[in-house]
Amino acid sequence: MSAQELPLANNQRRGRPREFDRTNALECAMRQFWQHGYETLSMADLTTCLGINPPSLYAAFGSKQAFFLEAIDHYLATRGAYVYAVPSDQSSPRAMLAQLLQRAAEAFSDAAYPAGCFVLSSIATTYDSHEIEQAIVDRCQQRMSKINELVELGVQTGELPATTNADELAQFFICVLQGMSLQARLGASTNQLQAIVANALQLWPQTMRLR
Amino acid sequence: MSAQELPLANNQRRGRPREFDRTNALECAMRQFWQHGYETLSMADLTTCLGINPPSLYAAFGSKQAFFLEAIDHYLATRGAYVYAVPSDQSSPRAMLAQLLQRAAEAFSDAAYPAGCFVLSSIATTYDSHEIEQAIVDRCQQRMSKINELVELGVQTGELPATTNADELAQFFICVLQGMSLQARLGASTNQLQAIVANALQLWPQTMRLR
DNA sequence: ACTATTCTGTAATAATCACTACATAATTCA
DNA sequence: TGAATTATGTAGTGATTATTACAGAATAGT
Repeated sequence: MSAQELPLANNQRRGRPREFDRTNALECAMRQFWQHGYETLSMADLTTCLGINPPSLYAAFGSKQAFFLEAIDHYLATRGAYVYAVPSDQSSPRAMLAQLLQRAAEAFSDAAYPAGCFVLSSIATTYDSHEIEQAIVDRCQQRMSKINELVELGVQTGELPATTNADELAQFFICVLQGMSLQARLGASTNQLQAIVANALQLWPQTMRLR
Repeated sequence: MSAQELPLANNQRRGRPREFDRTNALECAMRQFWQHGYETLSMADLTTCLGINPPSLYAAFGSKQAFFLEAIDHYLATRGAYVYAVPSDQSSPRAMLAQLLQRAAEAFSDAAYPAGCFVLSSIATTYDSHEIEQAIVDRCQQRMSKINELVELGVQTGELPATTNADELAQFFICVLQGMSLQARLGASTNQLQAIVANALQLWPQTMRLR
């Protein structure tokens, strides 16, 4: 879809070769946007941070909007993929949801990265442009639909009673996940986030019967 | 503390009288900041929205930061006071928390105001200035401490078992409340938010015994 | 060597940012 | 009436915003 890069290898392309690593720049920009937010972070901040000049940045990424969205996609493909990865083994739906939430609790408070989830933090902020806001919301909802699938799967397998309102329960877990991301940004520790997860998971009891 | 206004009545003050209503302007600015966020909303937007010129605005409110903080305080004193008001009658701590959350569910999705909670949305965004960020976090934490009090009161009255970790449980409810504010901004209906509240409240069962 | 192509650095673009200098108008107090 | 005080409207301030024009440098293909 978004073919920013030609399919040719770098050493087979004509013209002067790029002097910086594109993926490196994307990783650095991701962290900067993640920490400071879209509106707060300026392109001047980025050029000084990356050590390259504006024309090089614009030639490689197009515009600030496109750069930000590519940084979001880079997050989803790397760090975000780890956070929300669900094992495809024979685990129960509840165990998969539990692992997802616990991974998030660890990742959101990982000092090696900015606190919280990049995508969830991004949808919490406001934007001048409406299209970029919609693009982020779309990516977020697609990502969160994984939780809907897990809850529905729990109902199908009988792990949750047939009377369960799957949409409502899924929305509850998504709500908690969003809150966790913000708690992390406010300084919550891994233990505190795990406690929130443990509390939330009580709404999906390990025993078959509810109430 | 912040004496922006002299204690004199308006018609007893010397000099040319102000031609706009200060409280009206504050109310309008609150809604604008609430909807668009601090960094996204410009002072030029505000002057055109209020129909007054920059010097009048700066003479009345000082700076953008001060204006925003005063808008936050205006929210806390008016709309926010309603949202988080807890009846001081003889209700049980659980009933008071339930009412707080249900009121929030209604208010966050009230079409008469921007969606979500102004303060909670504000702490979710990033700021250029560190001091304004801290000011908002302080106001938010002071506001949220009400939930801590209710949970601790529940433990004291025996409504919750003595083994309850009050801090953890309170942080869980705060997390849910924050998530609700964002869900509202993403378009969640009153019914959907009430369903989240109903789910969250299951962690504080109405019966005496847990589990 | 020559052309085409692509990147890099310098320096600038118009637009917008928060904010204000200044003269004038409208009020209170004497 | 006149002095003091405060608000208003016009028109600007310098700084910062995202973005780019342009000339030169470095590569590939011929």
